[in-house]
Amino acid sequence: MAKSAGRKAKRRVPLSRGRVLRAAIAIADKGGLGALTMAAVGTQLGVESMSLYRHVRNKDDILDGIVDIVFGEIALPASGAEWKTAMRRRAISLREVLSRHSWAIALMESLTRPGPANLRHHDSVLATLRGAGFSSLMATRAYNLVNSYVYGFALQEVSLPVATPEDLAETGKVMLRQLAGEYPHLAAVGADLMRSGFAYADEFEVGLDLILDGIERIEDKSGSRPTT
Amino acid sequence: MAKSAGRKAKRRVPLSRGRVLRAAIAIADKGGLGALTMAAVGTQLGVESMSLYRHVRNKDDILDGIVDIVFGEIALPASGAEWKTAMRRRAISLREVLSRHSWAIALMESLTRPGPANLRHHDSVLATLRGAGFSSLMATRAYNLVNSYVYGFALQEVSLPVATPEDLAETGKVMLRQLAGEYPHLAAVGADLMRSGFAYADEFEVGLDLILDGIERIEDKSGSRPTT
DNA sequence: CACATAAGCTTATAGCATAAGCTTATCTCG
DNA sequence: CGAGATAAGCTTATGCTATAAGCTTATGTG
Repeated sequence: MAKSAGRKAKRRVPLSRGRVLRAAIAIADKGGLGALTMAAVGTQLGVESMSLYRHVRNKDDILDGIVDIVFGEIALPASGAEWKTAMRRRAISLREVLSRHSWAIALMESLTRPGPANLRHHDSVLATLRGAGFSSLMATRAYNLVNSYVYGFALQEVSLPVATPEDLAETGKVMLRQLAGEYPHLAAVGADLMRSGFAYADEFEVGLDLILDGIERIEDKSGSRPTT
Repeated sequence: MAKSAGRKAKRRVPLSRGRVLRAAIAIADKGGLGALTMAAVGTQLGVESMSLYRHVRNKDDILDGIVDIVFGEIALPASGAEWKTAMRRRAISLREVLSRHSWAIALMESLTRPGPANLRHHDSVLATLRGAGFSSLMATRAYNLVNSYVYGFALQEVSLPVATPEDLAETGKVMLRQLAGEYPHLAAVGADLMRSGFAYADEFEVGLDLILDGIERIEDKSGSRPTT
């Protein structure tokens, strides 16, 4: 009965920072940030909460870590592509990622120290824009404008209970009767939207294209090259 | 020594929901959401934390309450004004309010049940847009687009440590040396921005006007009336 | 001035992050 | 093979957090 390698079931897979972070993401995806406790992460990994501290500094370290993993999931703009297409794809990917991990939006706020995936992402986007002839100022503007829109859209999407027509119908029916008196315009618009099967989620690309067109217009005017 | 009215100092001002909420806002403004505990609110009011429960249901009730107060601080669009001016002013006001109470951004997310100030605000904005000839769909799009931008901008503003040129300079100097190797485009853009005294905060209106112009263009094309 | 009731307080509990120190598993070298 | 070293995980304890339950004090009214 040697204590060597062949002991099967007893052999436990060691923890690691990566395993801890992945478990944390799974928990947050399922139950939101509120469910993300050290104890829960421990349980998920079959381990006591205190054991986690061998692999992460503290809970903030976990939060920083999972935000950076989320950043890593955002598709980087393909290096050869035309800027507008590239930015469009990236924005759509960012939005998908944020809706897959909706807790991440709340964490952005506290993200004063960007992680490596975040920095790499910035670098790649700025490279695309500069490569397309944007000045540093214009590239920054374009990047920030699109980001603001995507973050804000995602933020509203999780907070509104009206993302899909079904939600809207559900919420609406109950509310509209009560609201019609005090908030007539809100009630009227709500009723119109319900009638036409409005889907909040589908509006994302409408706004995105409006913004991208606006950027294009300014960029053309400021002229990377005179005429042609 | 009657116990009637004239006793001065001993006479304590009774608590109230309003006093509790105002104290909570003061605490959050000063120390962020993390500082907002029942004990802290109690201390602020010279009272034990448990006494607060006579006036608010629980902490969530406080959070809902302070978010709605914040909504109440946003300037409603003036009823007579042209839609673009009105929306512009409202967006600027919203942004001011969010930067005054930056903790509110994080609370939006959980705001499934809008309070009265929130609803009144929606109603007023939609009234302005419908009054300007926007369809329900277009009004909703315009409103959401602007809101997404403002929320997203505010979210980034609190998270970035580079709101003012001074911040940028401070953060930048330390970072750029380290970053230049791994993230050359980011470093280069950062350096350019520093040189030109870039102020993130000043970019808000640039993006806002781009969005408002875009909305105007779509609205003109879809045509509230044929020619003229 | 006695009682009703509103306002605030005390005590107790359960969940949270985490410091300090202990135990057990695993590896390395003789 | 086996003893010491080290990595990995566990136990215990502390000080916050929200909040339930019940008690005490202040205020006002007949």
